Parts: sequence; structure tokens; C-alpha cells
Amino acid sequence: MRAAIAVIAEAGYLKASFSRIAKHAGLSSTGMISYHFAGKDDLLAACVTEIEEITGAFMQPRIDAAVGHVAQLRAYVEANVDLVGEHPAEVRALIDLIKNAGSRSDAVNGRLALFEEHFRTGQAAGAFGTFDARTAALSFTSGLDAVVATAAADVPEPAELARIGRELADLYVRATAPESTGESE
Amino acid sequence: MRAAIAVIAEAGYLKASFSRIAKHAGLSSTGMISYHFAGKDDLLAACVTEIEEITGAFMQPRIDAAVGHVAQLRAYVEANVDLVGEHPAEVRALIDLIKNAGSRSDAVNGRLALFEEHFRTGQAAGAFGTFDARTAALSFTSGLDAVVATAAADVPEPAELARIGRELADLYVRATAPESTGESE
Amino acid sequence: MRAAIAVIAEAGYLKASFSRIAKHAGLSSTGMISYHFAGKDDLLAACVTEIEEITGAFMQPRIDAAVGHVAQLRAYVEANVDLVGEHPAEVRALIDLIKNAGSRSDAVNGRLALFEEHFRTGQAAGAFGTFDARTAALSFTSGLDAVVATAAADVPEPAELARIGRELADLYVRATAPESTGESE
Amino acid sequence: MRAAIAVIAEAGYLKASFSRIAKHAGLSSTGMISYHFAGKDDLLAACVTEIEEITGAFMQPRIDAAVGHVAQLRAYVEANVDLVGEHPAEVRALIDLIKNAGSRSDAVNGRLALFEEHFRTGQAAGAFGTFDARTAALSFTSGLDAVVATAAADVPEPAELARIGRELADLYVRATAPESTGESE
DNA sequence: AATGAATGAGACTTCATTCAT
DNA sequence: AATGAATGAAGTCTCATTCAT
Repeated sequence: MRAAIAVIAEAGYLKASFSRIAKHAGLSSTGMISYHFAGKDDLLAACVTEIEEITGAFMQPRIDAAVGHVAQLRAYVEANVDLVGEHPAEVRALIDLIKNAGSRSDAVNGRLALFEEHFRTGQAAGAFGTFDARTAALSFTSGLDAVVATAAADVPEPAELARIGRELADLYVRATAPESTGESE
Repeated sequence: MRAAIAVIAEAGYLKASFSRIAKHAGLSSTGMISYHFAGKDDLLAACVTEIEEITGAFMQPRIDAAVGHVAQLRAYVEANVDLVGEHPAEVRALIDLIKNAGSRSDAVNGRLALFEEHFRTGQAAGAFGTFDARTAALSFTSGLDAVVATAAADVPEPAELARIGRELADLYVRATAPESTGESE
Repeated sequence: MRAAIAVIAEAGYLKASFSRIAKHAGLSSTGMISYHFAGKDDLLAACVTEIEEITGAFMQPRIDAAVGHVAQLRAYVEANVDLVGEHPAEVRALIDLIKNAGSRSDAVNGRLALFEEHFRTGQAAGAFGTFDARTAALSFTSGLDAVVATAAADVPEPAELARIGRELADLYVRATAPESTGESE
Repeated sequence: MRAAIAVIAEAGYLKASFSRIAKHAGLSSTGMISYHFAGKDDLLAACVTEIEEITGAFMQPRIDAAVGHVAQLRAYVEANVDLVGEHPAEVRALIDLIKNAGSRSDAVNGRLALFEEHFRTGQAAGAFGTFDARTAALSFTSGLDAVVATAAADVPEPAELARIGRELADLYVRATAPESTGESE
């Protein structure tokens, strides 16, 4: 079962057949997988849930610790990039799953809606400037995924990860900053 | 043959089997496809090339017409979003191909390198601020793809496309802007 | 165990897998079925026996009450059709079992031999005319099953069942009647 | 393709898997069967059609040659039994297919409707007596199948087949004969 | 250039059965 | 008496590829 995640991380969504997963799990046949899960979708959904629990445990405290919309955006981005150092396989698998589940997945849509809402409330609070919250959410979640996926493909030192996270957060913070006046919140 | 592009656009990379393509092309057998192309990779590579020609014809003039690093970045982004209105099927197909080809594809790497180089030279010229060119290139190309893919899935009015393009370009321009002083170049 | 009969009646012999039966029986595993029965054949044979007891309890008294070969033939046919009104599920299941067990089953061969013997002794007693007892037995038992199966698929009113039974019995009685002379026995 | 019919005849509907058919046809894999037929249902439907052509070629002339409702009924029954001598495998296969297709099949319902209609028009013409046409049709088609199936399981001499056919036809003719008066038509 | 048939591998799923607990 | 996990086989189906015609 963790085998499924491992296989997706190693071989990718496309190659993650029941055979491969069964072999990785030390099972002698694919029958057991069908026995435990209603179908491939069910298995993959279970994997997503499992991974989200793991990643949430790592990221959520750091996000919650941040105060203010801008700081939270930065915390999210940096935590997500740092996550690669802790759970590279899970990250690889999740991003592959997200990529191939497309817009059907709750995982994608949930995060997208979260970002959009965060931008909107932040704009109302004066923490962010004027921009299309939806476009920003779309672009930044996907961009974040790409950076994370690249990092996960060949995991760098923690320091390098931290630097990348900071860089990326800088970009997003700058892109969403209020126009002219000084600080806010 | 254009059929392949159409099928990928409609059914997606995963479902784009030789059978499906042959049927869409009016061929009664998949043999012809294997006859013309060395294999599936070859066919897909040919599709990428074909689509890039089409999209290049639309985008390149607009990019070339822009003067200065910032304007070119904006031109690229806006042209790419507007492209959805002109060639939605090709855009859908190309993005699906890119997504599934991963980092093996020249198309991805080429564009990535192009962006990175553009950022670097722009920084040297003072057009852009200080940031990690590679991280920005990764994040922005993928973010752009996501916005474009979403637009292509349900093509909006040209005016709306233009607005989205402008919004996205604004974000990227702001994220990469020089720190304090006014204009440059 | 009654669950097996119910499942066969509802889903048919083909779909009556251990899983389905276990689920219908409120069992969480198929293991128990294998524990109680030597194999699938054993289970099905047990079902046949069980059903035959139930149907026998309904039919036998009516057959025994009839006097004379002709009356007994009529009683058997009519009782069998009326049985549908009392135990539709059991009837459905039994017929499905008979159909799929083919000529291996004792149930089929027993009834066939019974009919054949009944015709032969009836012919000797002058109750029936001249005809091939075996052919008649074969044709009439199967014909009876077909009528019963059709009735069991969509159970009609008791009155309608009685009518069908009478009609069918009429046909069989007429087909087996002595040539010219009047009554017999 | 004829292989499918042969396998059904030999091993029965239940065991007629693609593997078995492929092996019998000299094919190295089951892929070809799926290539030619949309699915199992499609293949079986094709078999039914094929067999019906063969049997129709044998039976139809003999039925058409008969004059009057009674003679046609007799001709149908006798031709069907004699058919076993000519095409035992096809007969075995068709009956197995009919048995397992149940009431979904056009083959079953078509013949049933044919018999029912024949009885009804014959009754109107005075060729048959008073009885429920539907019940008779159901019983006699199934009874005929049973006799034919038994004969096909262990094909007897042509003379014996002819005798069985005559016996069965006698039964059905007698069962459906007009009440008292002499000949008709 | 095109067809139609064939191949071999692999996909997901279901089944009857076994067994330790 | 019951559970839950495992097995191994078989089932239908799809795929990319090959090849004679």
C-alpha cells in the first residue's frame, strides 16, 4: 500500500500498474489489490489522501505559525519546497497524481480554491495588490508544483532547498504586493 | 496525421492510442501509422514539431515586435494566452504532450532554457531585478501552461483571453521587476 | 445458506459467486463458505436438496392425492405451476441450477426417470396411448420447466397460474391420451 | 470463427472462453478475437446468426414444402430433430447459446413468437383446437430443444432420429388437435 | 499508400480456495 | 464460527508492432 506510493514516485503514474505495485509490495498477484480497493481510481484516491496526511503534518504547523496573508503565502511556498527534503517520494507521487488526475481531483481543486480565497481575502485586507485572484492562484500553484517536482527529481541539500523556497516565495510576494504604499496588516 | 493532434486534444494523451488516431484519420488499420513513424515516440515528437510551427507562426511575430526584455516577456505571455483563441485544439494537445513527456522533451527544456537565458540577460541589462533565473523560469513556464490549459479547456471570449493574458503578464512583470528605481532599458 | 438460494434466484447461476453469496448472507469473507462446503459443487448440491425438500412438501401431497396415471400427471403439472406462487425464488433458483447442472444432476435425471416410468406403467395400464415414453418425458419435463421459469420471472396472480397449469396439463394429457376408446383405469 | 461454434459445442457456453476458442482456432492469443468482435456478446451473437443460417438452409425447405398448419408443425419438429444428424455441433452450440442467452436473445423470442403466431392462426383456421397458444409455444419449443439437445449429445442413427422426430411431432399434433370433428384445412 | 490479420505483452478484474488468527 | 489476507489461475480487453498482400 505504501508500495503504491513508492511505485508512483519511482516509475510514474503511467507505469504504476497493479503488477508493478504488487511486485513492489511483495504480493504474488494483483488480485489482492483489487480485493482491497474497488479499482484503480480508488487506490489512487487512497494514495492521495494518505500523502496529504503526511504532507499536511509537515506543512500545516509552519503555515499556521505565520501571521498575515503575505507571511502565510511565503510560509506555504517555503514549507512546500522544504517538504521535498523530508518526503521526496511522497512529493513526487503526489505531484504525478495531481498532474494526471487533472481537474477531476479534489486535491487540485481544493488547493486552487484555497489559494484563490487567500488572495481575495488578502486583497480585501490590503495585504495584496490588485490582480486577478484566480489567474494568480492557477499560475502559482502550478508553478510551485513544477519547482517542487524538479527539486524532488534530484533532491538538493536542505540549504539549497531553503534558498529555492525563499526565491520562489520572493517572486510570488513581489508579484502580489500592494502597489505603492508601505506595509500593511 | 493532423488526426493525432486532434485526438490528443479531444481524448488526451493517455487515450491517444493508434487505434483511436487511425479511426479519426479515416484509416482502417493502425498499420499505416507504424509504417510512417518509427514508433509512438516518433509520432508524438512529430506532433510537437508540427504544433510548434503553428504556434510559432502566431506568437513569434508578436514577441519579435516587442522591444526590451520586459516587453518581450509580456508579449510572450500575452501571445501564448491569446493563442488559445486561435488554435485551442493544438494548444490542448501540446500542453498534454508536454505534461506527459516530462523533462525528456526538447520542447520543455528548450522553452525553459529560453526563459532562463532571457531572465539572465535581462538582469544583466538591468531590466529585471535580482532573483533566481532558473526558479523563475520553471515556475513561470509551468504557471503559464496551467493558465493556458485552463483557458483551452473552455475557451472564453477573445476579450477575456486578452484580460487573462494581461493579468498574468502583470504578475510576472511585477515579480521580476528591478528593486527600487524607475524604468530601465 | 438460504442466501445462496436467494442469490441464485436473483442474480442467476452464473453470477452466484462466493463473494456475492457471502455478502448476501452477511458474511464478511468467503472463507466460511469454503469451510462449510467442500466446494462449489457441494454447495450447489446442498441447495438443490434444500429446495427439493421445500418444493416436495408442497407438491407431493397434491400428487399423492390424485388417483390414476392421468390425474397424477395433471396433478404434477398443476402443482408445479402453482408452486411458483408459493416459492418463486426457490423455483427460479432450482430451474437455474437444473439448467446449468445439465445431465450430471441427479435432480434432472431423477425426474426424467420418474416421468418415463410413469408413462410406461400408465401405458401398460391403458391410461396412456402409444408413444415413446422417453421422448415424452424429456419434452414434457423441459417444457414444464420453461413454462414455470417464465411464470417465475414475473409471477402472475394465483388464478392466472392455475389457468396456465390447467392449460399445460390439458396439452400433456391430450398428447398422451389413448387413441380412440373412452375412459380407462 | 467456426472455432467458436466448435468450442461451444464441445465445452459448453460456460467454458467457451476466448482462450479456448483462440487455441481451437490456432490463434496464439485472445487479442485477435477482441479485434474481430466488439466483445463476447458480439461474438456469440455472430455465432447465433451463423448457425441460424446453416440450420435454416436445412429446415426451411422442408417446412415450406409442408401444406397446412398441422403439417408445418410436424415438418418443423421433424426437420429440427433430423438436423441433429446433419449438424450436431451446430445444434449443440445453438441450444447452449439459447439456454444461456435466456430471454434476451432474439433467437429465442423470435421462435417463440413464431410458434405462438402459428398456433393462433391455425386455431382461427380450425386446424388446431382450443388451448393457450402462448403456453403451448413455450412448452413445445423448450421441449423440442431438450429432445434435440439429448439427441445431439450422443447422435443416433438417422433412422432413430427420424423415429424420435415422428414421435415428438405426434405428441405435439395430438396435443393441439381440434376437439372432436374430423380433418380440417 | 493502404489493408487486414496476427502477435505478444500487459492491463484490470473476478473467482474459488486456503490459512493463520 | 468467523475474519481478513493471500494465492494462483483465468477471464475480457487494449495496445504497439509486424507483415503479407
